Amino acid sequence: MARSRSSTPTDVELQILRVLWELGPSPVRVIHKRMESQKGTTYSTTVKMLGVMLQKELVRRDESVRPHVYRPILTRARAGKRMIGDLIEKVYDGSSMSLVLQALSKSKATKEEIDEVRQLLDEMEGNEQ
Amino acid sequence: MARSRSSTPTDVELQILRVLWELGPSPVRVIHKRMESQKGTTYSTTVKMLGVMLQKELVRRDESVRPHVYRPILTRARAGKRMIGDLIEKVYDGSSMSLVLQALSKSKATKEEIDEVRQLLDEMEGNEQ
DNA sequence: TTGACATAGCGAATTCGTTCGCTAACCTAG
DNA sequence: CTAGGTTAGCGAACGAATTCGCTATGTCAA
Repeated sequence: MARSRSSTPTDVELQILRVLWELGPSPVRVIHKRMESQKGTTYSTTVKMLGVMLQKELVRRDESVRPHVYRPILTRARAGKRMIGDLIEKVYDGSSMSLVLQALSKSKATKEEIDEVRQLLDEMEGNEQ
Repeated sequence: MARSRSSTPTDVELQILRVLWELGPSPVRVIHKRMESQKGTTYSTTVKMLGVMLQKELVRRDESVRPHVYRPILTRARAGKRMIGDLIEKVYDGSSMSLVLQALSKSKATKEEIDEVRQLLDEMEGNEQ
């Protein structure tokens, strides 16, 4: 048990995690409602996937209550970081700035967001040697 | 034939594309050398993958010369864009700036690169309503 | 208590990506 | 021309992710 500490979540796993990130701890029934409307899969499938994710320690579950309640262990930020890292490695050969530029160029940002990025850049420059 | 115009390249496909992006048009033998040192797979596997990628129109090949020469159809920029879009969709629910901030925070950038980003931000602001 | 419905779990089937062995086609030095 | 090495391709096998049917288990209203 407890597989794949390092590898990134699969598609369906991510889809379920997204539900959990948005709704917080939830019982299968609720998670399933989303999955059903998004992909038309059965309740059975959702239960199974949650079981798999439990194995992989992507989620935890509270069995003390009766419809068991699942909560994400992997946070959105952590998942994002890992996947971005992967992407940078796999297509930009390690250059994270290439990815940033690419992502920015396809982004529709508000003034506030742009300023936020500027601020981050200033901080980075400060810590530069 | 000609599958998956929209879906993103698989891992091995990406690995091969990276070789092609770096070396430019190459014969199997050369591509294979890289694959072999990176993952120890056989020549046969490389040929097969290239065949698959030909089918999917990820690469084109020149059969007029004898060791056939493969060249990428999908560019690095295009692949990156597609995969970033996917990632933004799958983990950030569509918010590209979340990804930019995340990527920046894990990035070690030079002053030049930071300035480049600043410049892009200025342009974006210009086109803003 | 028990019948009826909700919840959980198992094992098999399917699909997709990846791998390779083996054969076929090709090329070139002698 | 032909043997020996190189290059191309096919089909089978394998593993991982996803799906579901069916069974088992739990809950609760009557």
